[in-house]
Amino acid sequence: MLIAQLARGMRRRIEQVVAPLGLRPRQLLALNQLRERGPSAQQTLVDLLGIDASNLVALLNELEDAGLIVRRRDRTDRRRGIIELAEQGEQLLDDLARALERIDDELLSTLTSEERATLNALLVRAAETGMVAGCTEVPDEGC
Amino acid sequence: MLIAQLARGMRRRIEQVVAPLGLRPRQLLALNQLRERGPSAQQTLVDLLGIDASNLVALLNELEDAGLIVRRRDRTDRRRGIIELAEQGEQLLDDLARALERIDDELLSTLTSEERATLNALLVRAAETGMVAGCTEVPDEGC
DNA sequence: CACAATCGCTTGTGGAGAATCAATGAGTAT
DNA sequence: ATACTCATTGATTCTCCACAAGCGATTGTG
Repeated sequence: MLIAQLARGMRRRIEQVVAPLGLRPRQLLALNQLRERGPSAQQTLVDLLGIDASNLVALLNELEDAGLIVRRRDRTDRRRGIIELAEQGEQLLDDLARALERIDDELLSTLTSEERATLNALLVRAAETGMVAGCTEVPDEGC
Repeated sequence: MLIAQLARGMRRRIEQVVAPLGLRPRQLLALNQLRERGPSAQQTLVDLLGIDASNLVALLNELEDAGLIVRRRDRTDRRRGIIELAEQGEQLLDDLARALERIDDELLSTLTSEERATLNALLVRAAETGMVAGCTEVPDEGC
């Protein structure tokens, strides 16, 4: 409940930073996943982001047009699309990281650095269990 | 950044619980604000929720039809609408609190009760500063 | 090898929710 | 009397999401 409200404020702030780049938060999330997990199959991203496959296509199209990602094809199974972070994409993420850090500084200014660290750690664990719990509606997936 | 992702999962879960009641998350947020701040002017809610006035009208219409709020008129300035939580609304919030608690239990199952307490405290403080920081774009408001 | 079934991506479509904007009516302030 | 505020309506637009149908590539079976 609290998180919902906090998230709303967060979204607004993030959009302010991301919008000038012509990116939507969604796409930023995708790029982030790519950096963390390396080149990934397209369907992996579908599961990861929890969006429809058809929707992901449009999303990737824009990222590709912007030169932030590269679409490849799996040599061993050419049905599969492999999405890779382009150099330009990595650089953009680095730049963005700094901007987002400033937002964090602003929002969490009343917290000590120690408090911030524990907050972050707790959120990580909550997010992990949250991802798993969110899959109860689709029991056929591995999750 | 993390919060954005976590929030996404949260929204999905919350909607699952709230939807059966015919309520959208937005409206729940409005009811919550009403409980915390007592009867409020309609424009106050506009600022608080950060949505357009015209949108708020439709939102309140549904809440009023459902008997969850009561629309009054400020005696000293009859342009102003005063929104009040109806008894039925309070009861619904109580019921909902229990349901949301179950979600929290699920999502935060890997956290000890102590960790949960600190997490909550930290989020409260972050949300407070976040609300203030979110108003930089509208400097004319009191905030 | 040939055929059918399947998989992964793509395209197109339609609907729900929400944001934005202009205009109106009632009320207040100067 | 005029200008301004608040709530409301209406129209328009946009994003997001889910479903159906398609095409190419791959796998399994006879």
